[in-house]
Amino acid sequence: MSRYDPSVIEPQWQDAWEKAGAFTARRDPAKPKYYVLEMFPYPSGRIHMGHVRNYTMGDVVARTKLAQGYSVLHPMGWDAFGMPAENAAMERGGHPKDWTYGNIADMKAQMKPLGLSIDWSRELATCDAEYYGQQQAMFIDMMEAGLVYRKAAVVNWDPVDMTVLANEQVIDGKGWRSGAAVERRELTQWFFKISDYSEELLSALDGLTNWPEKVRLMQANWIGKSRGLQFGFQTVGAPEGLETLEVYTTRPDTMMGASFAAISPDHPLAKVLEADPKVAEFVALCRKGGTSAEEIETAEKIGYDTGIRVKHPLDPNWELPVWIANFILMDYGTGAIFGCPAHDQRDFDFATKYALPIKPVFTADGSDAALTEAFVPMKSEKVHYIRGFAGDKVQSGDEGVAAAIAHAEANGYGKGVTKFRLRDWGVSRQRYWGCPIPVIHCASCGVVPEDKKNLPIELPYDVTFDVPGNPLDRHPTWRDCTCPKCGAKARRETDTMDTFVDSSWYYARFTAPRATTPTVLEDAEYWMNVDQYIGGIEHAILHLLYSRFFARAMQKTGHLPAKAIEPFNALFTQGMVTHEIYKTTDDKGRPVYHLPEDVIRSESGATLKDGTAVEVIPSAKMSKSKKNVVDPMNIIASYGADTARWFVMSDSPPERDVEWTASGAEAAFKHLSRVWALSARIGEMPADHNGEGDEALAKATARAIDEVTKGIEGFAFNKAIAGLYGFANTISRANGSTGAMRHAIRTLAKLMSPMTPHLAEAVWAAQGGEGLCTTAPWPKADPALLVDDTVTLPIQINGKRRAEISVPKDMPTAEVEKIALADEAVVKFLAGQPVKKIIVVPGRIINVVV
RNA sequence: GCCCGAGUGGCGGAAUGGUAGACGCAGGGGAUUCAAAAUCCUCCGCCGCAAGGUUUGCGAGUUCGAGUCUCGCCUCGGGCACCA
Repeated sequence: MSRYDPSVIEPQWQDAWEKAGAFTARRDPAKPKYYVLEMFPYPSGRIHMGHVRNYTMGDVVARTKLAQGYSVLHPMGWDAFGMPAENAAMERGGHPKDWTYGNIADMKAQMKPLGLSIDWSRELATCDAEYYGQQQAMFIDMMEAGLVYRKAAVVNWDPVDMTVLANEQVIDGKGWRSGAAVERRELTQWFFKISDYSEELLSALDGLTNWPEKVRLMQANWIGKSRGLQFGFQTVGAPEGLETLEVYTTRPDTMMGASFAAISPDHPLAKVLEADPKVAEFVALCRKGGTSAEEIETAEKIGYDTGIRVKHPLDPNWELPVWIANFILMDYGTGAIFGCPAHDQRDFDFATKYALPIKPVFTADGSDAALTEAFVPMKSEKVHYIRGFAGDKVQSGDEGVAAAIAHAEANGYGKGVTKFRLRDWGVSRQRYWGCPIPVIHCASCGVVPEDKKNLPIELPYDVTFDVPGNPLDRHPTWRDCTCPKCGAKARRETDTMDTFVDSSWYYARFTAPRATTPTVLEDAEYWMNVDQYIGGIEHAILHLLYSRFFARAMQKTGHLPAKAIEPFNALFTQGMVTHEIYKTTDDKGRPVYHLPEDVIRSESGATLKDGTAVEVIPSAKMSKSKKNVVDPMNIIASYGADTARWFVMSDSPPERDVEWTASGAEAAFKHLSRVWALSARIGEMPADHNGEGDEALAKATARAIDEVTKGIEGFAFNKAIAGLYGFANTISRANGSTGAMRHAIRTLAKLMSPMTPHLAEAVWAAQGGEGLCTTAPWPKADPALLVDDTVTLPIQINGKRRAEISVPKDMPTAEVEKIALADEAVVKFLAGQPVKKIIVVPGRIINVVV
């Protein structure tokens, strides 16, 4: 054996795996199956450290399961539709399709050298017509199943470019290219009825015991089930047909603190009132800015008094003014509220601004003093009601709400209802590079699904991006078609689907990626569910919730078996890899981002290579749009894939964010070189060498097997690696017989193989291991070797560590106490004080209380 | 604004409510070398010569015992439905 040279061994072992077909997934009824999946990448063109971290984690799991005797499915694909391809076409010319497939080829070429145990025969890209054609078929099935509909919804509208903008393209309320003030505009759009499953998606979260608690909580809050009161205000002075104003409130117990009613600018009443130019002007003002929740909720609260009044349901002589307010969302509840400034901070701010009354309904102590801010205690907390009308004087908010609902139902002015915050999923995108919605608009038949035999509806290639807007809209012939129902001339839908649709079912497609139906039930039956799904925490809500919905929709339409209703048995959310962001501004004041490799960083700041000063924004999630990505190819070129893999797994716990730094790669390489040298040294030992260390080596081996196996299975890769460092050091210092040393280093190789598979193969082969290390069975620790005969017990006096004793592991408690109290140091510290209590935690600690 | 996390040496981090700082990096000292790199040995939270004291963002609390549990703050990060 010579020097450790990964550039020689890595390609060599990758070839060996390929020849052996080691990673081809096969349906084998004799074996248990294991499906491990990492969230597939967007083909930006370069892999970054986040990818390396993500795919190495999945690979460690996949390789361990393979060794443990499972039939493993570990596929890879490309989430290939989306805006960056169109942006590239606009910025640099070229075609989104060429750009995307070029990027896929580049990224695959960068991933291959990592030595991942991927079954590449199952590769797919969502922009393959083979894939999105099946998605169109499912869209049609979902239409027939009543899971798809059209309605008006607001979008960001750029009035200069005359185009719809994504939230990301709205910066400080302005269009990113035109710089024009963005408006909210209504458009008829396609929706999936995810709200049909609100209750089901919420209650099924309880069964996802192998998901992080955090993700389940985030999803539960997102779905947002609430119990409240819906009732109608009688209006005074409202236009005809609007005699009642329906409102929903989760705090009906605060009804006596009402000081106004407020409606959304998009509320039907507001629309009627828009006939008045002053109202129209105000509503137009409300529509300024983008559609994101952040923008709407942080915008200055503005209101307009309509002059209309409503009668308070508990007192017909009490009238409240009706305002139009920009912070009321039409999407939630009924789009109308009653404002109770005393117990809602937004209402408080609004009432303060417009001099509306602020009357507390309850207080902490029963006093009735003026408030300087809204009093919003936990609903579970007991408070004193001073303007209550139902239930007890002193009760919790929850009790107050329940009593108020009961009161309303008994007196017939309202009823308790359950509402969800979850809105239906708008999937229409007015863009080219996405899956065409397979629907036809016919003058006589209306909206008609395309005939399945015409699928896939492929994107036309001959499009241009020289003007803003959707190229499909202005394509001369693509839109023209015949109605599948009546045969008349008709027009194709030009909206494409949200890319979240593409990623909501790819896990199922991987079980039969070449099928001419979306899935094949026998394959789905065998491979589903995904046993371990791994991806970024940034997908905790949308992608994972949409996927859970899609699995249900696919089951309803016959594309998945019942067992796959929750598609991901276990979820691991890895932390993000973060990096600084480098920004400059172009001549129109718009931000331009720069790759770290194009920036020269110094203590004082940063510049481009031509000397232009660059603004440094603190470390944040690596993202293509911010260009704060790092190229791992440099590390692979210098140190090899095993070093890169070892390094990304070793330092940070996998669920935590890691800030990318260059230090550590060198150290990882040094350690792998040490293992290589150790193997060479053992290889040169004479066959008949005898040492005294065999028993200690056997114990260390058992402990390493135990520690590494537990580390990998518990997703604590950093701890598994700490154990491997320790084991390598132990072997290096051990004086065992040649046979024992060889056995130990073969075990080390096997235990390292999920992280550093190439080095492991080389060591395995050199030490006489049978066959490929990759397919050799995972070692088992002999339990008898894992227990020590004596234990060291620390002795605390009043909780402070003062001494320690060594005793046989199964010594009775009474005897341990006796030895502890007789200990010299303990006697000294006690100084004759009487012992009040002595606590012995067997095998752990002794605490003496005086 | 709303929802969710995280905070432990110079750094990355370890610790079923039971010896805080495993393992690694950086650093100090030494061996080897003509010299250096590499390698090996050794020390390494802070204060202190030592004995000892002190230490897990800040402040309270529960407990024989709290990094871990509870409450209140501070700081940083993620998500907010058209970024993927």
